Amino acid sequence: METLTPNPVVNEGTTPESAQVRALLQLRELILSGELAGGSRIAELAIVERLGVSRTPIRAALMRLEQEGLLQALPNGGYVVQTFSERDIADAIELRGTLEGLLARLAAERGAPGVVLAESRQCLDRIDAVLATPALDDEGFSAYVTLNSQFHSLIWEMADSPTITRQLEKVLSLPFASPSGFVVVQAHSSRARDMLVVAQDQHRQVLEAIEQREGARAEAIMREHSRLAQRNLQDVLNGPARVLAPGSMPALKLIRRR
Amino acid sequence: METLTPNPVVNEGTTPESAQVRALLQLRELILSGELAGGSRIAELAIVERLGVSRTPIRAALMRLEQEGLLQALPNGGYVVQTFSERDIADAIELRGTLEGLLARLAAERGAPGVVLAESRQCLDRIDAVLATPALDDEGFSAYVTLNSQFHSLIWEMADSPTITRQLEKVLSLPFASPSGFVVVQAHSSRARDMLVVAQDQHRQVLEAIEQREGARAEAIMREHSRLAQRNLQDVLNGPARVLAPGSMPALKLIRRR
DNA sequence: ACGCCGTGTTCTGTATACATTGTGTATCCC
DNA sequence: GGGATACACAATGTATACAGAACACGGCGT
Repeated sequence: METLTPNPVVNEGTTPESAQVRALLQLRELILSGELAGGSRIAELAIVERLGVSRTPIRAALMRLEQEGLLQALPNGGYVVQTFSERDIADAIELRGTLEGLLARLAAERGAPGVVLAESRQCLDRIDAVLATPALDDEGFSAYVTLNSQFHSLIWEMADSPTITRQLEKVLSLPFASPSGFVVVQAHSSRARDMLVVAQDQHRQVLEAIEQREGARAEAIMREHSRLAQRNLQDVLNGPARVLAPGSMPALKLIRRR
Repeated sequence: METLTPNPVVNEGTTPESAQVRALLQLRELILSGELAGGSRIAELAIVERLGVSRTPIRAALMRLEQEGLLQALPNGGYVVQTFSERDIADAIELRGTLEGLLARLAAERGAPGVVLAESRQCLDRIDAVLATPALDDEGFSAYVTLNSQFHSLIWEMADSPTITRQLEKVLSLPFASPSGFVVVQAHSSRARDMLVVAQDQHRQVLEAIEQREGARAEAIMREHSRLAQRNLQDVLNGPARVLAPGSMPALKLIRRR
């Protein structure tokens, strides 16, 4: 509006990203940060003004966010920011556990390639190393989260089922369902490290089950593993309004309290 | 191009649909019918010429088809028509069974409202009525497919979990995974009716399990129920090139044989 | 003859103008 | 005074023009 010239696009700011990815990332950030409140209606033009890109990439970003489940499409055009009940989140975690359980079972039944098994053991060894310290600092927790994600990805890889992995990734686009979603929130809780120790034991057991080709066991452990996230969720929601690191659990604002 | 006038849009042909829906439907039909061969690259302009609508709705349709899994996005723009291995389809069915099992378990654990239970029983009674005939005609099979879909939807409703149902619907967008996907193919097989009888028995059992609040049983039955589809798939693929009704199993052409 | 570089074409990404539809409000009639 | 209708505005759906990038083809050089 202020420029009729074809918009130089001098790599605005620090984002080298090539366009509609920017819109997607910024929009998601806007929603997760609560700046676009849950339940509020989203108009394309408003976002155009806000992000400074034209409607086309924004339409694409909105479509993707609807697919991710953060937005809900209105029947006659437009979107509203989705809100989530406590049960919705519990279901999302249950769903994640079920799918990962399925993948673990398939990995066990089909047999995982030795290379990936070795890599998984190595990954678990690294987690052990991180947990060796009696008191974990932020850096330790951060390292755990990274390695945890790695291990889960390795499980998916072992099942060798692109179809199911794809669906799982769609589930994980919901900000709550992630394998280490609520870990960071609990970082400064006294029981935090112990919970990670329990999780790591389940990691060991599920890997052993897969190696032993015990499909049912692998599935059961993986499901139970997801219940740790459920417990963390409960702690976060039922506990007193605790001090949260500013960006640690952003989507918390999308939870609609009864 | 041939018209500089604003395109009269005199309700072209017999499609009252309001636009990009047309593009989506036609494109999906083009892919499923094999007219756009699996593995071939899709260019927007080609589709523009073919469907006679502009690039904007076509881009939207392509995005949706990619989300559905029928198309795969190329790194530098463009799409290719996805092809599916026999294992991909088996995984999709397994995934469907797992998710429906999860929903059945949740329905049992949480308790389904009496109204829906009654409606489900009524639905099963109707299926019984359809199966009462010793020899089923096409109309009978068609009625079964409809009622079968209804019953499955009722199970989903009982679980009362929008999050999980939503994901399941995404899985079902793959043409193979549908609850009665391969039923019609087997319509003229001699064992066809018997298989429906078995399926119907599983319907009864899963409903009973839900009513009795037996979550694990409901889940197990629903999973096993999905294996009927697996068997039908095997029959279709391994059997001799059998006579298929022209439009019965269109997506068969997307299966890549080894 | 083979490889590399330059140019041309064709694609996607982006912006924007136009059409259409739905909604909200104001006015008029009952 | 209340309700219904009509008009106006705004937002989405659609079409298209423009720019940038990637790929392919051909020519030139080694």
